[in-house]
Amino acid sequence: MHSPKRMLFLDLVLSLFRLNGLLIAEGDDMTEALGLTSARWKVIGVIALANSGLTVPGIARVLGQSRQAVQRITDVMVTDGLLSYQSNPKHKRSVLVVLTEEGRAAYKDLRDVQDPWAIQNTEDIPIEDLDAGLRLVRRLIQKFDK
Amino acid sequence: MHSPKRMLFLDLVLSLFRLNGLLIAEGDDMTEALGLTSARWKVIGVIALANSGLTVPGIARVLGQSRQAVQRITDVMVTDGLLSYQSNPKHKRSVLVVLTEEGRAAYKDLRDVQDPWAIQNTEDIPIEDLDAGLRLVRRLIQKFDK
DNA sequence: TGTCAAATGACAACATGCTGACATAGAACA
DNA sequence: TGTTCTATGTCAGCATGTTGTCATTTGACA
Repeated sequence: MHSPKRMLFLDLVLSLFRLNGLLIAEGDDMTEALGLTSARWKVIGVIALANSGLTVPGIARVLGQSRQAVQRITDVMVTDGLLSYQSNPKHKRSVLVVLTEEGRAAYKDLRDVQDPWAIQNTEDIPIEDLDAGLRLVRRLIQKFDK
Repeated sequence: MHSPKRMLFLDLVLSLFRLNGLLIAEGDDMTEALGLTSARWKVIGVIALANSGLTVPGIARVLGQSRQAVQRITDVMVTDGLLSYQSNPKHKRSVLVVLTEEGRAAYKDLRDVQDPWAIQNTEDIPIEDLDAGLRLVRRLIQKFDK
């Protein structure tokens, strides 16, 4: 029973794996000169977009990763001066992660390379296609994120 | 300049990272009972779908990964009896990777859990949406795969 | 044919992710 | 209040991926 829908879906999944790898490589290349890596700009991006303070497990929940993985990255970024830990009035142990001055500068640099990259790579793609793709991806995320 | 297209694209990229993680987790859960992992069924799938023999760097090219990463996986899978190396008439050093009887059985088991999974998770998604999504993903892959 | 660039195997170092386990802080509730 | 479940920090082990390096084999080409 080679349902075309099933084949299509499996093909989509394999292609998503491939695209994921390519996007990470793109991101790493793009931010290499900034001293960032994909793992780091993911964290910087989440913090920069959050108005209020975020804890390490909070960042992990946004990214859909384990808190331990995020903790390791943030520890190194604090050592490197991009982030700092701020005492959390709501929790004695779980501190808030905030951008330092250097971290905010890194986010600005990130935007400066990321925005042209995004614009350039969507030049020939209709916005409706992007929108439909995002909706499909979100639908699948919701299906698997339990 | 907050071009909506740019925001849409960056949102799509972050969502793809998230979906990628969820799909790998799904795959690992699904194949846990079979003694497989995501890295392994990717390799098995590529070999099973290739009619002719594939070398390690050949598998890596299909998956878009480094040959070293694939080599490590295949070495372990040979030890575990899922794969075997076969002398390559076209190359003195670069052997062909083939499925053993056990490997073919694993592929069958894989299909037995993967197919219902694929069918179930696309029940409520129109085939046109899947097709459009796959075309978008392929378009992006082509853009970044240089 | 001879030479040289590309492909491959092998090994090492490292980054990034996961899970498990354990102790402690916070939150919910009888 | 006291108890119990959940969330969090921390440490450890492991899987999977990357890049770099070096020697060897292929293959292209002057």
